[in-house]
Formats: sequence, C-alpha cells, structure tokens
Amino acid sequence: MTRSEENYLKTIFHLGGGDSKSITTNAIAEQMETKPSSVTDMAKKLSEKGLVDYVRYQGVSLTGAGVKTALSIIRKHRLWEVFLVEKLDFTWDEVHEVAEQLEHIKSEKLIDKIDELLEFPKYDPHGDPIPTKDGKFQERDEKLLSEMPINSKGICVGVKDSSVPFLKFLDKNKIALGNTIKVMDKEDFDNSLRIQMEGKEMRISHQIASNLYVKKND
Amino acid sequence: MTRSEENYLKTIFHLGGGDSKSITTNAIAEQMETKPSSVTDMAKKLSEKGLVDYVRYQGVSLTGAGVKTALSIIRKHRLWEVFLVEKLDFTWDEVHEVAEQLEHIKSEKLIDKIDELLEFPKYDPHGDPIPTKDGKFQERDEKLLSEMPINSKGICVGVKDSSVPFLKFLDKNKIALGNTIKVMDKEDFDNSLRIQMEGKEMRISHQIASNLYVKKND
DNA sequence: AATTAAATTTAGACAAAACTAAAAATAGGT
DNA sequence: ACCTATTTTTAGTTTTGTCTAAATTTAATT
Ligand SMILES: [Mn+2]
Ligand SMILES: [Mn+2]
Ligand SMILES: [Mn+2]
Ligand SMILES: [Mn+2]
Repeated sequence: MTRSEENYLKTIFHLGGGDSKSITTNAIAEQMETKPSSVTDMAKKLSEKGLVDYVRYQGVSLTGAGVKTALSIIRKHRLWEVFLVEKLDFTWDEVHEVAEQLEHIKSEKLIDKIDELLEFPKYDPHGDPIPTKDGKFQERDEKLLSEMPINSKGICVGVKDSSVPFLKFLDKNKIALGNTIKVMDKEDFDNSLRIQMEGKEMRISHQIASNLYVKKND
Repeated sequence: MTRSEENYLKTIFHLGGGDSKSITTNAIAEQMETKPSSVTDMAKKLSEKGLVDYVRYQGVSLTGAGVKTALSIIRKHRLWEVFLVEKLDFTWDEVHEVAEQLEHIKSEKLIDKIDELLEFPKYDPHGDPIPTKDGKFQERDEKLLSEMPINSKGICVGVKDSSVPFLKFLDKNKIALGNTIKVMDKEDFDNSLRIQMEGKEMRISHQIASNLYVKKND
C-alpha cells in the first residue's frame, strides 16, 4: 500500500464513498488538488487491488477492504493529532499538516501504543471521532449550532471547517470545544446568533454558527 | 529533499563521508542494498544540489550542507528510537525499523518537542550519541570490550553491531547498557574473555566482545 | 431525436528512482 | 609499458504517479 493509494482511499471515504455511494473522479480530483485523469488512473489500480468498485464514467465507491484501510489511516491521523496536542503542546491548528505525514507510518504496534499512552481517546482535537482498532465509529448526537432552536443549550463538541484560519478565529474569540452554549436569539436578516458561551454573551455570524457542532443538552 | 536523497546522505555519513573522505559508489550500493549504477545517478543529483562533492570514478564526500542534513536525519532517527523505548515500551531490537520511517517526518517543531519530552537525551538505546540541534556530537571516551586490558573495569555503554539477533542475544544473556564490567582473564587460544558483569562471572566470545563498547573507569 | 456542454477517459509525455547490460576508466601485476 | 580484473559510468528500460491534450461518453436542452 503506497502513500498515494492511502491518500486516495482516505479522500474517497471522506467524500462518502464508504456507504457504497459512487464518488465522481472530478470530486476526488478537486478534493486532492490533482487532475481528473490522474484519478482515473488510480481508480483502475485500486480496483485491480479490490479496494474500490469502479465503473467507467460512473465513479468509485469503497469495497469492504477499502473501507477498512481508509478507517485505519483515519484512525492513525486522529490519534497522532491527539498525541501532538496532549503530549507535545501543539495547538489544534498546527496538528493536521504533521498528522498527514504521520498517518502513513507503518507499524501496528506503534499506533496501538500511542492509543494506550493517550488512554484510548474517542475524539480528536477537532471533535472528530476516532475509529476503534476494529474499524468502529462512535457517532455522537450532535448538530450544527446554526440549527439549534432559540433557548436551547448545549456543549461545543466539534468543528465542521477545520481550516487554520477558522481555528485561529475561534481561539481569538475564546470559543473552545467543551464550552457551554445557550442560544439567546436569532437575527432573521443575516441569520446571525446572539448566544451565551460559558455565560458570556456574544454575537456570532451564520458562517461561524454553521461550522460549529454542538451536543444538545438532553 | 526526498526520502531517497536523505537516505543516501545518511549512508554516506555513516561510511565516513563527513570527513571529506571519498566514499566509493560500490560501498554505498552495498550498504544500501542497491546497485552501483543507481548510486551514480544519485551522486550526480546530490552534487547538483551542493550536498556532496562528486568526482567521476573517485567517489563522493559530503559538503558542509550535506553533513548538516545528514546529522539532522540521524538526530531524528535516534531521538525517535529513545521515544519508542522510553515512552512506548518498545525493546531496543524493535526500534530501528520504525525509526527508519519516522526520521523522514518533516517538522522542526515536532522533533524539538520530542527532544524536550525526553529531557534532551544524549544517547540512543544502542548507546549512539544524539547530535544536538546545531549538529554537534557528544563523543564519549569508549573502547571495545575486546580491547580492554585484564583487570580493568568499566561500564557497558554501547553496541557496535545493532542487528536484531545480536541485541536479542544480549537480552537473553542479561547483558545490558549500564552494566558494570570487569575483565578477569583472556584466553589466548580463541580470544574469549572471562568477565564479571554486575558481579556475576561469565565467559564471552571474541565476536561478542568486539561488538560491545565499554567506558573505562578512569 | 439531434445538438451541445460538461464530465470522464485515453493516449502520450515526463520526472523520480530504480534496474540490466554494455562501455569506459582505473588500478594491480607482470 | 601493457594486459587484465575490477570498479564505475553510460545508455536504455521499468514502475509509479503525475500531467496535457485529444477523444469519448454522458446528460441536459431543444
Ligand atoms: Mn486532520
Ligand atoms: Mn482532526
Ligand atoms: Mn537505528
Ligand atoms: Mn540506534
């Protein structure tokens, strides 16, 4: 399994190709910042290896083996992100780039020991669930802050957009995972929200609210 | 800097090419288990980049920049080995293979933080010195056990051969770095030694004695 | 059903890193 | 100084992963 093959499988999974949904070569190319013709080549190769189902002009979806491989890469990526934050004091906007490299290290013992050292975390620094060794996901009942009704309360548990600028913006505005949130009011005009975060009142644009995951209280 | 280029620089350094000594393509090829013609190709490329001095039919030696790069890879390799042993309970015969991968991770912050987490170790699990961030080596006054005079005492500080079979042999015979050693007697016939290790008497073949580094007690 | 725009694949090329086989240079021995 | 064995390089090929440009298929519109 080459690094490139692993990256393709991971991307296809993230685009939903794990649910036997067909993902177009264009979508994959755009996500990976490469050309559709390169994706076609790789689709053939992965199909040969039994990792994807590929029908010409129709797109690809992951086979069982493909899902399993994708999940193992994602597991490694997220565990390394936790490691970097918890053990080496990286900030949550710094970890992704390094994890993109570390996720390709081949040693089952290594990642299992990292998992143990971290005491088997369930979520990564961005609130994304970490698949277990046998490829199970712990889904969480969460919704976007923008979809919470007025007067509802919850806890901030994840980000949808985990780009560096967004994460830095959240830091600057003291918005962190684990914070309590109460929706006070919605502005019809621009869909902005008035909320209480950790008791402190603030105004939040729709852009922000639609990229924050909240776990609703009861 | 590609992974392959880094491996070549590291190998040339280990073969002595850091002291402006010329290393032959054959020697490099043998060490890397590749073909001399492949080494020639890479010699040209590294020469183009100013990392080695290459004279056709004469071999290569590292430039200043080449030494600096090689040392940074070796530093990473050895720090990761310490990490694996100290933080993840790997044995000293398991670490090299994984470190061969980890040494190529590109993040200055990562390796500096690992260094800090380990409290700036000076030697790796095999007793090899870890270069500092600015490329300095802490050499140690050590000699091979086979060269110690009768009745001299010392401490076991490193292995010359760090192959898996040798390391496992040492484990099995309770020979570990840090152990005290006293040379009792030498057998002229086969150059074997009678020694005391941690007070316990044992017999050691020349093969073993010539692959163990000892720091002599003044 | 025919036309056309968009998506996708094919064909051909390229760079990196390796290999094999042939050619060239070096070094040792007479 | 010449011959020869060894070392080293060159030339040409392969594999992986990418690209561009051209051809093909699909899907949408009339
Ligand atoms: Mn990430
Ligand atoms: Mn993440
Ligand atoms: Mn090693
Ligand atoms: Mn070592």
